[in-house]
Amino acid sequence: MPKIVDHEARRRHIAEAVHRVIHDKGMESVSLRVVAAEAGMSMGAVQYYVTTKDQMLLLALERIGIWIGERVAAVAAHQSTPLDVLRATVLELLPLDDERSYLNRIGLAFQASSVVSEHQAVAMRLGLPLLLSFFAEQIRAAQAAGQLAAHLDAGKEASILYAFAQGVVNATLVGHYTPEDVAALLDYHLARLCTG
Amino acid sequence: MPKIVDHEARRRHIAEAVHRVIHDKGMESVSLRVVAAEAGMSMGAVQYYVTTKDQMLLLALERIGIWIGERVAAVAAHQSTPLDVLRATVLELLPLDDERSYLNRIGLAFQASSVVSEHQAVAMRLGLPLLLSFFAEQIRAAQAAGQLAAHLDAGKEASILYAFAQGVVNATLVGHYTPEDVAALLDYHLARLCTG
DNA sequence: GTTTTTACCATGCACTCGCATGATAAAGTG
DNA sequence: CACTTTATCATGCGAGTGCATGGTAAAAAC
Repeated sequence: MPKIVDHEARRRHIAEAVHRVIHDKGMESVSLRVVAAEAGMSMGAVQYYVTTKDQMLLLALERIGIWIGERVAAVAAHQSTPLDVLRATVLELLPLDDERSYLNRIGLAFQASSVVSEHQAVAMRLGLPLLLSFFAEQIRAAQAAGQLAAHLDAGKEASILYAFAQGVVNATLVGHYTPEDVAALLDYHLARLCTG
Repeated sequence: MPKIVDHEARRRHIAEAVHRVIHDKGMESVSLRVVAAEAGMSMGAVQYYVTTKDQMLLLALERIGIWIGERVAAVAAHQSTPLDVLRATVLELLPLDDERSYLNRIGLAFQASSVVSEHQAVAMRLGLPLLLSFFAEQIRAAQAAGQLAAHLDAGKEASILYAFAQGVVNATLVGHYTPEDVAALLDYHLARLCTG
């Protein structure tokens, strides 16, 4: 068994175990032992791939970033117009069903955690611009296609759109908004961007 | 010394110690012992006012809600027009200086924590509508005064505005936006609501 | 076939955790 | 005065924490 192990797969496996623990019991319940048990491996095996708890959390955070990027890209690929891409990708970031709630619970936990951990803050600062510039680009494309008002500041609109998505997460997870409420809010906002 | 103790003051004192611990070392560093040390009292004394850790966190969360409410009310009182009130109160919620960053760090930690703790989720669900309805009311007043476009849906605009404020917090605390960036974003968004 | 490397495991250590308990001193009450 | 109540404290307990270490079996290298 040794030597012929896919390290990348192992790391992903550990990261996903961290995700499940965070989702089920919160960030404070994450420990090397608990994660090892969740991953179905011994604590020593986990330590072989990740020497410290900080590294483990960082791994899980990076993996979440990758995952979100993949999901957004996948959804974007199935749309035809820039505005459709924009709407679909923002919806993909919102906690509208179990899977997206799962992602958002973990993301929210890391948002709080990254404020206190410099390593995680760095990862956040690296990932954020990718999504923001993607949004801005789609907005510009939609403007070029005449789907969005030409006078909009694409960069600012992207920031506002992303902030809206993030800001609605907790209220929804906590039960204040229904998924329908959130989707209606997004459409209300997008509609305003069209009329100019 | 016993008997003539102001319970409310003690509770506030403990809650503020919790706030400082969350701000400095994060939610995961909160423990009865650490909070007691931060509050300058023995662990037993803390336990007298708050029997369990959950209760302690809940106390700190409720206190934050009260604090935010007070700050918003105080700022609102010094404005003349509804639109000024709206702008000033949203700015009050953003991490634009040390004191407001302090508040937002703690708030963000509780947003993540409340997803996993039902007690905290209840507190969140109780506090949220207060702010949202306040915003909606100010928007309607601004519309009546001709400061905001009449066709706006006050409820939805309030939700979007608050979501924007919440959503921008992490990115700012992590250093992606400067305070000036955030203020500019808000003004950009508010300006759009005026022109109709 | 010996040696080295890789992947993994069990265990130990010093420490912290939440929580419960029993003692104690000060203040009000009869 | 005795006596109850209030506020506080020190301490103990079992469990869990991050991390380090030494050992081990299997595969690869020579």
